[in-house]
Amino acid sequence: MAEVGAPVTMSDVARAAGVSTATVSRVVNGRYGVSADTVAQVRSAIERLGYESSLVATSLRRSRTNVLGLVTRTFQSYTAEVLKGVMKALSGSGFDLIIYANSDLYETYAEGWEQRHLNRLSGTLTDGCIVVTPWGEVRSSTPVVVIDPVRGSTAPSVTADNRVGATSAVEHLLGLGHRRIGFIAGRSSLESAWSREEGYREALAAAGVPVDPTLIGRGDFNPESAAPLARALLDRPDRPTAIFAASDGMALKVLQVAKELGVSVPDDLSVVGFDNIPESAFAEPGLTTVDQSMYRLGYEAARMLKSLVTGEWEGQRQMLLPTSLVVRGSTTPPGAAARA
Amino acid sequence: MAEVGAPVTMSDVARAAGVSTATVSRVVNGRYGVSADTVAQVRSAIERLGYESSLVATSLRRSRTNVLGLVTRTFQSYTAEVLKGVMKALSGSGFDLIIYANSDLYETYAEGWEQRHLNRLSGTLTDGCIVVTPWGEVRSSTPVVVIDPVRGSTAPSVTADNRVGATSAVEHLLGLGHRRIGFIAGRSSLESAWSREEGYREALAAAGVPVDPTLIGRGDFNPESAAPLARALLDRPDRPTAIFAASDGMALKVLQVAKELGVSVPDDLSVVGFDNIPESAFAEPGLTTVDQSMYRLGYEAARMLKSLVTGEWEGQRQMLLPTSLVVRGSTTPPGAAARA
DNA sequence: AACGTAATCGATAACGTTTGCAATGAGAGG
DNA sequence: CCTCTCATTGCAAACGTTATCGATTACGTT
Repeated sequence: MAEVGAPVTMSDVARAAGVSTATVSRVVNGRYGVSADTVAQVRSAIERLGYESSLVATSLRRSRTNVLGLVTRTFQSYTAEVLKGVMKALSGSGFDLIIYANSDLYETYAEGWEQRHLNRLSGTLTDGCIVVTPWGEVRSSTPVVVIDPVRGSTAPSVTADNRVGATSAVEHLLGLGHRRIGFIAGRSSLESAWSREEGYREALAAAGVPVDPTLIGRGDFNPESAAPLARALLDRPDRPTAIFAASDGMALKVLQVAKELGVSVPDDLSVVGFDNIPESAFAEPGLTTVDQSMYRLGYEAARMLKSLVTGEWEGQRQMLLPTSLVVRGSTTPPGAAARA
Repeated sequence: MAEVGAPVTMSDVARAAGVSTATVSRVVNGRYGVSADTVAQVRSAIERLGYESSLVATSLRRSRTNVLGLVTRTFQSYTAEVLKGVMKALSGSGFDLIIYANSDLYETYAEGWEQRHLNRLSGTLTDGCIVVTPWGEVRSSTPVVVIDPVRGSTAPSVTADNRVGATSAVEHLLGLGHRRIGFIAGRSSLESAWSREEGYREALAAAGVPVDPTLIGRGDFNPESAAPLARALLDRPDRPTAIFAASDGMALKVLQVAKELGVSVPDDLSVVGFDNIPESAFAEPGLTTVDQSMYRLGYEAARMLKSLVTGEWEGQRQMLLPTSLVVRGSTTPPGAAARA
């Protein structure tokens, strides 16, 4: 693993093979119009010197690079799942992947990060980009597919069916007998947050249970934002018998706050989350939650982007993926403690 | 999220501001020698047009880019942990991160992938690279830090203390009373595989237990490689009472094979792994394993690379990080079933 | 008024690659 | 022997940026 002097360039190869860089380029890219002799010469020089074309220079010159980009703000566990799906979709397609992460934005909540990341890449480095959980609108000179877009976005996107997922969660609670069900909402700029709230309201409406606005807390998907909201809900004399949080991160925070306040879960309070992150299975008690397959989201986003780039996409440009309810120990019929 | 015509370049800004690209460049990079008026002009044009400098062009021209690279073959759950550590170390340092993944290599076991990835990036795109679990030697014109290097490598690297970790695992089994302890080794080209095997042998030697070569199976860290080896060990009339696998992936495969063969874990067989991947806690029974903090590995690798790039590194160039034993349900004294 | 000096800015040559175009040469057909 | 064609190759201009160097201007000094 020696650190050697300077990278070997195309002109090094050209000099060694006694031809021009133009010819080397033709050989590297398998273009027609080079004699077999010359090809052999160049090939051998490339082999001997260990030459590999520079992604940077190629990108600058060419319009197509066969590299797709992905921009993300953080590397949560769900990001890895998305990446697995993306790589699966790209595997064998000839497209490579570049992930760009800005160190200044990490752990900092800054508006407009997607656009800045995107600009850095989409000069010419990538043929298109996937944006994971953006906070705002984004423009780009190349195709972009958004995972979990902002509300009202018309950009190509892949999202879980958050409305139906939330409905199933609330129906689960209603089925257990709960009637006073609190809700902790997510960052309101995101489509997913809205849809989950809609699902909550619709499920209640369908069951004939009136929506009590004072039972709704406005978080932003950041777990910390849920703490004061949970405290407020649990401090009330007429506190809810169940709380549905719009993300697992926030739901886990609710569990923690409940423990601090001496409220027992699930006996005194049922809790449901959304996402099914790995931590939820570890929680004590296990968190009942709505599973959205991030792997699938990544897979479909990459598939869409790939054909958007090659211009052969024909399906829906806004994709909705199914969810499923995962029931664990954090939910039980209300008043379990009283009856015990 | 509109897809607009062409990316806005520096000359667009120059034209809009009525200056040359040289001046725009000076303003962008905060160089001395531009009048306050001009700076304001240019700034406003940049703002108006939404200009952001192209990473590609900058990289091609400049020697330093303030971007570090990371190359990986797969996105396992441990990769995400490494990434978290890397981002933490880079946060606020002014260095951005680019991760490069080749779709052709994904899920395919090809020699030399690290070198190919590295060449693509290190033309000029990055100031240095982290390589995760390489399969061979690597050369580069910029600094490289290796996580889990090949045996005998002298390159800067960060590794868990695999020898001591393996020793603690085997000592745990010995302490429970096991004497016939099988071992499933990892890919022999990797330093980590060797060290874990050394730890296994040393722990046995220290306890005065002779090493039985027929109890050692040669895997390659790929879970599938462990299946026939586990079957061979468990089919013997004098089968071991415990198996120590050099990775959790292989250990989980041992659990699966045992179940297929009707061998009960931990009653008929104790199993220990290495890595502590999230899945191990979910397994039934929970897998006893040696925890190596991939977060910490990523963090330290990034810290080292950063100062290698700026030329201010002074510590050891080969770093060894501590491990810790995590005891779960997959280990118990031998003969538990007989006594029950 | 003439000159020197410093501040500001623009033209231009790179960085490594691809590509249109022209040049060269060989072989074929007359 | 001359032309025409075609295959093979090199030249040079891009791509968007930065660094060097020289040109222009403004200002203070004598």
